Amino acid sequence: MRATIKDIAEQTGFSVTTISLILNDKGERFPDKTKEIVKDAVKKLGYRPNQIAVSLVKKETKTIGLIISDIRNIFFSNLAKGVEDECRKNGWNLILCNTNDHHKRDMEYLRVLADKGVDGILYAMASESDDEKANESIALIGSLKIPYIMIDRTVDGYPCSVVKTDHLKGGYLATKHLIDLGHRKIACVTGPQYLYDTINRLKGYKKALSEAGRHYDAELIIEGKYTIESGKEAVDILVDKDYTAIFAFNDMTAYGIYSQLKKYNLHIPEDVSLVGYDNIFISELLDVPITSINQPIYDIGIKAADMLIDKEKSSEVVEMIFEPELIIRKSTRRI
Amino acid sequence: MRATIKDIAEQTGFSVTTISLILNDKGERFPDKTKEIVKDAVKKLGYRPNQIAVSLVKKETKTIGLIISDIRNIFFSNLAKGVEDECRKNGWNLILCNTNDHHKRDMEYLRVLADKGVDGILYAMASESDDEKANESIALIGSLKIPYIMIDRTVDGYPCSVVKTDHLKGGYLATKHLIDLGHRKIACVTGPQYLYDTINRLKGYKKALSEAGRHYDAELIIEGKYTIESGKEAVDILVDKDYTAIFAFNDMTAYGIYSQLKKYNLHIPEDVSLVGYDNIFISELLDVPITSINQPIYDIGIKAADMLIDKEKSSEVVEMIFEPELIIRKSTRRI
DNA sequence: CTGTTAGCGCATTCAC
DNA sequence: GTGAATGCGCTAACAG
Repeated sequence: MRATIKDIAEQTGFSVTTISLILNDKGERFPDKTKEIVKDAVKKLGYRPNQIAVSLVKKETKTIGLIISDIRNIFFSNLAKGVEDECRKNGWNLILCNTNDHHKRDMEYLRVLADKGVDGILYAMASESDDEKANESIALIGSLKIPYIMIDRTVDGYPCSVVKTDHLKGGYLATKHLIDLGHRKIACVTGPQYLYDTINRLKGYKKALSEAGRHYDAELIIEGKYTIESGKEAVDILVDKDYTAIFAFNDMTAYGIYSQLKKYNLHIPEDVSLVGYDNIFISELLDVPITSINQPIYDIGIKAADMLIDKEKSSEVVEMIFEPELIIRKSTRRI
Repeated sequence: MRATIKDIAEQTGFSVTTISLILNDKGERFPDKTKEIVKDAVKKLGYRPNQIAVSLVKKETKTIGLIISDIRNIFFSNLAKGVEDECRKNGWNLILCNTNDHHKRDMEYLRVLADKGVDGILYAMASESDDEKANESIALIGSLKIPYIMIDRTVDGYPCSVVKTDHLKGGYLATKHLIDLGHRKIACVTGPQYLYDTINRLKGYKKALSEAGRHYDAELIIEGKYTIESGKEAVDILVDKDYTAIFAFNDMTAYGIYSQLKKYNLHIPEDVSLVGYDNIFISELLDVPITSINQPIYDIGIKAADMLIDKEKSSEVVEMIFEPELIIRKSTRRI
């Protein structure tokens, strides 16, 4: 059996209180001799405090819960790595929760994390959540009285901390890049149109166009699903349309486009320029490396965890915005 | 504040025991009326048991700790997803620990997980661990008295449960495939040669060659690092060697090879056939989709978690071997 | 049928 | 300087 503080007390002849005080660095008053005896016994028995008992009395677990849709998504695994690295640095731990984008699981995990007494929650809301569901989630997480930070998406009217990348700017940068290269007929393949990030990237897209004195062409805006498959389908839809460039709202979609264009014998960038979003490392590997918008996800994870761990910070409501960055590769060219 | 069982007791006028019994389905003896009153109060106050307190008395947390090197590695994120899915199915949770392959962090996380009272540990040992360090890790995890399962790598002389893929067979399948296509001069780019999986894939490589009546050529065995960069370097080393095919011991290495061969104006599969390992989804996306060895990682995660969660199973020492599978694509051809 | 008692392992207040 | 007493929130013998 694992040694308890009681074992140390018996072993040394001191009381449990003495042991506890000394081990928690509140034992200035004890003579060095006593401390030494206690510490020797601790080492000898390999004693380590039972953190469950500590948590029960201190009401803190030094644990963060991370709610995301799917850790296999490269965006989230980068985020999780950042969060976990920062946790480890501070002696905290991370509980990982995958919801597969189901609102019901969001709700369940929020409750479970509260039951487990986590000290902070990092919450990337399920993308299936419409306004009503989003409100329900936010109401629940707010009622938990646990510091939390939203990832990327929030709900109007609920002041809460959030870390996000500036999707509008990202959409703008991508589109502006194409415009600067002389493109005028720029198609885009979005994610699900109810998604916060899609909505804002689309705004950025339109803003860049209007700055260039052009109106967007609804025919060239294809709603995708952030999947390879939906990228392929978009190319099929665009086949008889007039365009010279495509802005894919994420890299997976771009890969689908990339692959399907080949089927139509269209070359990148000679026939079509292509910009992706997320800057997944694969984009660099393809035969025609894809220009993409980079989001500093790992850093976001670090920052978010830091805010949750630092008590001062986690009490204030802040909005952290990370700047997206255009990474130019070979898939875009001047026309 | 969160409602406690005491609040329910006061609210209903019953004792804490009664509430506890009823909520834990040990209250057959109570009249329906009592149960109803209790359950109504529970609902009204939104009471949920504090799992920290429950854990303290029951000595179980329904939590699994997963120790891996880096969640950004696709192999591990797939594994983690499997583990977490199975956890959720059973009302368990997952604590994620990234060690960046540092033995010291292995040791620290093992202790921390024990402090947190996890009921099971899934342990993919740091690859930097030499025999001595591996022994140290195993000795520690064994002393914890917590059910655990090793991922892929174990230590001779310590009987413990392990889930692994048959790396020897994987190496064999890849090499045999190339031999069957008529290749005779088959280079391979391994991972670090002290790694368990590299050692066994190499055995498989040699076995296939010897079955074909050929001896391996030491000049064609390049030690890589399982990275894109080391794949590129391998091509540089191989440039003046005589070979018609390359077996890369993982897909990342294969991507490096893929990219670097282009620099030498060598075409896949016309000039060089290429086989990878891991079957990362990217392999399917490249202009020449890469033939690769698939490992059912997600399923391994499911199975491992299942064994840990099921008390019966976690007491016995078993070795679960998952079969690798050759996925033939366009990067290999008959000569 | 229901309540009392004890205890899980630890931190903390207050006496001595 | 040190220890006894109390309690965190809950479960589980044991009484009655």
